[in-house]
Amino acid sequence: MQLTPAYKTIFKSALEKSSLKPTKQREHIFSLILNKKDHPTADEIFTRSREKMPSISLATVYNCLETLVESGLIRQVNFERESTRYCPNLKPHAHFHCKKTGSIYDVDLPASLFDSLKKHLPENFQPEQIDINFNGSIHITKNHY
Amino acid sequence: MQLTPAYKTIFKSALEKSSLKPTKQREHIFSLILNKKDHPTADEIFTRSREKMPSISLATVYNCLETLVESGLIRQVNFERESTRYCPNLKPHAHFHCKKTGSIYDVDLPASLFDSLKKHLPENFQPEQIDINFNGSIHITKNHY
DNA sequence: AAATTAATTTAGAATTATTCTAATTACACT
DNA sequence: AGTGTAATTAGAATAATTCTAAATTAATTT
Repeated sequence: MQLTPAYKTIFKSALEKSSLKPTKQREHIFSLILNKKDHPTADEIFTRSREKMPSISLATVYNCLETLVESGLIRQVNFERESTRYCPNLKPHAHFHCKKTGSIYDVDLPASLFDSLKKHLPENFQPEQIDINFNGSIHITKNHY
Repeated sequence: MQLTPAYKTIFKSALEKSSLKPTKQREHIFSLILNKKDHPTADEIFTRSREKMPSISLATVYNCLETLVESGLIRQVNFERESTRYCPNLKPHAHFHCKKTGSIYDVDLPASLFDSLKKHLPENFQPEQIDINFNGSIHITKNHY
């Protein structure tokens, strides 16, 4: 659970751009999210982070997640009223939420699709973020013998 | 704050399809949402509904909203961690959330756009609902003299 | 029409994710 | 080393929603 040198640089400069400090806790949480790309909740991140950093507090986890989101290193994902989840994938993509299993999948989308979405906004509407969430279920594909 | 006869029919048959009863409370709440298309929260609906129906309880408002959503008469809209909002617009559309004013706007979208979104899903992913949320701000359009 | 049953409403308690508060700690800079 | 600022921490507070159990309403059967 270590950041690669490349990510360490990204991490530091992203935080410093917002004049935030690259602390142990922030780095630890960032590396956890990067290394297990499964959209964890704050509470799951709290549990995982205590394995290597037993003294970390839940408030700190929330604080760190907030700063990581602010500085653009991770994204938030919200489904209905469930706990907020966090995602290190910064490419343009949507999320699919399976209501049977509760799991969340990234769905890559071409940037052009986001562009055509934006074209439907009135001129003076300036979007900063576009969230696209699919809700549904995942079927077993039929086998063809 | 009365349902037109046409809507009354829609209301009744939608509920009966899920074997739910078209009660006074459900009808009252449905008519409130239909008549003021401003994406109110449960609490706002609670306040408004008490004007004409002072004995209604907050739990009932939540219950009614749930049944109305279930039976497809209204839609839920969620923005980040804010209170759930409710929307009577059943046409294909997205939502724009202005982070300055907090207001929410419907953004009509062609059904074809939803279709092309679906094309990016793996075959066995079956979406039941697609939520598209823009977050941003609304600018004053420059005046041209 | 009275009795029975099932669904709905109601008030208030409980839950849960998140935010807030105030005290402590860590770190950069003189 | 001493000062100042930001970050972390534990625990309390908040707020939206859900749950629970009792009361009411409506529908159905006798």
